[in-house]
Amino acid sequence: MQLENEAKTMDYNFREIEAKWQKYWATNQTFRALNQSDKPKFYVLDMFPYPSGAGLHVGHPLGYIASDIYARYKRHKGFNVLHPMGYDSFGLPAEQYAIQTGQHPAITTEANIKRYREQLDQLGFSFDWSREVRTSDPGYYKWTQWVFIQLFNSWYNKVTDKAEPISDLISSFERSGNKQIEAACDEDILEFSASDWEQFSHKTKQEILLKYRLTYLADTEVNWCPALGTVLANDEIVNGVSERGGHPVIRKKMTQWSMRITAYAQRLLDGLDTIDWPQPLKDSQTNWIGRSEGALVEFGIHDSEYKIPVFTTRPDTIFGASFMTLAPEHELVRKITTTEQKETIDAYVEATAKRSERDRMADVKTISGAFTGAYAEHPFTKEPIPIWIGDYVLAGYGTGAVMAVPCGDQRDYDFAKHFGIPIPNIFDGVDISEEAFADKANTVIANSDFLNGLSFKEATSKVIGELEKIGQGEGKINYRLRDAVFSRQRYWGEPFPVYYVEGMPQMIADEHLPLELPEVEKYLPTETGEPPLGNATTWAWDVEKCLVVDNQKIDHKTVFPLELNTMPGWAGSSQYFNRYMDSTNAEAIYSKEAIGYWQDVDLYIGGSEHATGHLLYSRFWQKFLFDKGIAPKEEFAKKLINQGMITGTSAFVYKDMDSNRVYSKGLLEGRNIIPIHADVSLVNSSDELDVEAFKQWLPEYKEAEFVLEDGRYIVGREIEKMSKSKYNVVNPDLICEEYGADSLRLYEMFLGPLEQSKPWNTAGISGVHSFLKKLWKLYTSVDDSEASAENLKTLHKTIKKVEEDIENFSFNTSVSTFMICVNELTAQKCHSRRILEPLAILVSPYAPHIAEELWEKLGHSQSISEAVFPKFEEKHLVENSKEYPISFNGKMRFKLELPLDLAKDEIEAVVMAHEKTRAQLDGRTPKKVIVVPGKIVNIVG
RNA sequence: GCCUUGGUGGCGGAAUUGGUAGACGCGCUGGAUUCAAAAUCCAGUUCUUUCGGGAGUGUGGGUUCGAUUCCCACCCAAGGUACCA
Repeated sequence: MQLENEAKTMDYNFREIEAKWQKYWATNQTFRALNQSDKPKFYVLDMFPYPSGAGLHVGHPLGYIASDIYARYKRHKGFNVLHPMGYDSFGLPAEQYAIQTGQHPAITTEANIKRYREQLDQLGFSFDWSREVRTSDPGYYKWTQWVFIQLFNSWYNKVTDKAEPISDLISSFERSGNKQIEAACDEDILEFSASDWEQFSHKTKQEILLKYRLTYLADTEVNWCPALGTVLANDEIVNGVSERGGHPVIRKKMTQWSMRITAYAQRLLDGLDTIDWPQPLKDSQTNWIGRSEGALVEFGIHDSEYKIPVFTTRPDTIFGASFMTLAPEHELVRKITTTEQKETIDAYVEATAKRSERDRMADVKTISGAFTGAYAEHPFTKEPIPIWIGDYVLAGYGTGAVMAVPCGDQRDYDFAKHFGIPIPNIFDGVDISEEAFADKANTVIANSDFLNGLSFKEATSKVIGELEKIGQGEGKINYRLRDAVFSRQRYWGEPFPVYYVEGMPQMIADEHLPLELPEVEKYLPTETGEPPLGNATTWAWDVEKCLVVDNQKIDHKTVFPLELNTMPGWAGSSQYFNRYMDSTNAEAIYSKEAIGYWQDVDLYIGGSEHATGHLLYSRFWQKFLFDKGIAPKEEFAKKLINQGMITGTSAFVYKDMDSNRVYSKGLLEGRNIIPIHADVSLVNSSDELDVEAFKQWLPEYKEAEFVLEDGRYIVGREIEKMSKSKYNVVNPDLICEEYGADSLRLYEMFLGPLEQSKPWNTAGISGVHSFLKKLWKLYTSVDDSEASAENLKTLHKTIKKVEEDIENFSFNTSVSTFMICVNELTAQKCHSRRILEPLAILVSPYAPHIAEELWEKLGHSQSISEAVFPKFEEKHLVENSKEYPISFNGKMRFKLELPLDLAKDEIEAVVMAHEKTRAQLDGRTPKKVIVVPGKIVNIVG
């Protein structure tokens, strides 16, 4: 290998070239972006990675390559481009590694980051590394804590529809109590006057304010994972078990920090119309927020002062309500159940509490419930309505109670049928003997007193009016979205800047941030079940010294305990895109000038799996920061692209169950075999297994007999998600070593459309690699000769296509275009600098190393990165003749070269006179001849 | 179930507003070069055929002079979601 390279110095030596330019870019800080420029700004952002111990596989860089192409293209187009990168470096794997080995997560994280950086550098990305952020860096999480404090000190005013300072709310309370306040807040707030407020104790005031703050402490029913000793968010649970680790999860009440994201539900919905994000992603956010319009109806209970509020989307069907169902967890269940029914109800409640979410989910067919013995009173007919409980009603949605209208809702219908509850029909001319009638559009109400004859819409507004009159209801919009639990019982996360006085949370003043993570002996929860920070011995706040001090000094006078929870994974990623604008600023989250200049992200590329997590929380924080005047834009990213997943091609060997033989793929018939994953690196591109290497890799097969076909062992292939456990992971390092980063970049783009998921198959990489070699060869002798018309045509059609492709994120077709271009120029024996210079610039976003080298060879001393993108000129593509496809009944039968200035009837005359036309027609007379000049001729008949 | 995306050669995929289906690449076949190999280059490669053609973009209909593209119904695959009142 070494000898060959030396012998052929003129060859494309990618190893040397790529190392050279990576060094050049680093030394010259080629991609450093300044926060001011005469050029227009453009911000290209990638989702920053969690630096895992496994390093990058070929699936990771897909989005990074695409964004890098776009960033480099925009530099050629004269933009001041911000293209930063960093690490989402808090997270569970490092913590679990710490639990196992005792090694501090910071050390593991540092080592992983180092490896990631090497791999990223190797791929030639044009990141501005001077702006790197790490969420676990105190200099960074200082500002995560700071945003948290801002949220704590804010409430949501529904009148102005924005977040406002909590101090304004306090002034209102002092002036006139809370009667006129319309806030996004807890539901259980009692009314109080100004004088009430004045008389409340300090602690009571604090308790009331917590119900208004945008981040607040509350007892929440949470998903507790005993194995991890932590609470999980809904989106961290997959199939009822923890996403990481697969441990069981149970429901439990805990005091937790929550984020009042529900205050922003409507704005998060409305904002979707203003951003250019993929429709499926918008749809999933819309569904997640889950807006539904309806009414809140209050039902009285017979012989009781309790009332049951119910949310319904069909208030028009209120006269069809024949029973009511409460969630088994509903707080009124205990209070209203009659003595006769107590045993039944208790048994049912206990049974559902035992059932995991997973059971309840898997078992949708079984209808279950129990009668409480109590009756509600219909608001209009005053008739008694039996109150049932059933696990099809969820405690967490609406009010945890439904007004059951069996004729109009299939679940209510099934429940009524099962328990023999009457099903009154309130629809005109509809048969409900088989199933419920839920078609709103065709609803005509009957048997409903003042609603008779009305449509869904008319009846709804009428009944809401009547409910308001009698004070038993109102129109209401309900959201499925819940407030986000923000506490985690973990070590490796941001500490809350919070200490407790009389059990009430107090914020540490901004100037003492960051509150740094304390050292702990063990990273597990404490023996008393407290979070890992409970193991810290120096974790108390001295309000006089403004310092973290020894726990033994806690006296609840000047030294107080600190919060033991840490923030969740999404805390650090919810504002990182803004921090890049001014990432080293120690005085502010970012300067007004920096964010005033960069404004927002112009292009964000990342995976669709973050649709309802990171991307929703980030939009929420951004809207909050916008309300506070800290961010100038209400949406942080104008355009977003989801890159598809790269799947791996797994390889299988087939073990015979009945013997110690392993059969090649073609020999399986009639045998009882089990497929075993083989590491894909042991298989060549012809699916042939290196048997000796396999035996070494899996020693248990050392003695096995491998039965070959035609002297080879052929593996089976299957497309699966790329994953370490399936041994189908392809490491980019090996490909860089063998073919170079430029080849890898081109190949990842060449695989197919960016947004679709596609299989990885290393076999095809030789194609793009030989393209680069051909490109290289084209520059071996460059001269100053005039470019021929043919040369210019090739170049300009390439410019046009590549420019269109990049603008449309269709990177795969650009690679084909380059191949065609180089093939044509090679055939044309083109040596002209006038062609080859612009071509180098065109290629440079895709294959930057070779482009820099060729640029230098062409005699330039500056980097190609800011060379002006070639201008497309239509004149080089003008043709004066066209090879017309001549089709018969829509099928192309032959082609005919004709001048483009020929008129319609002239074309027809020439075509009809042609001998092939006569042969095709075979004596028939055509019914019709369609001529589209410049396009096609179609003869019908 | 619902929402979303997709279905085109042996494979990845291309086809701008309806106008030459299969660009480009892989693989395969044959050839050149070579002592041989690698590398490189040339030719061919949707299926079928009586070599004139004929059929063909998941299936079945429809609109049109003309449909991979538009409309209707259905099938399959991937991803998301989950009893949301």
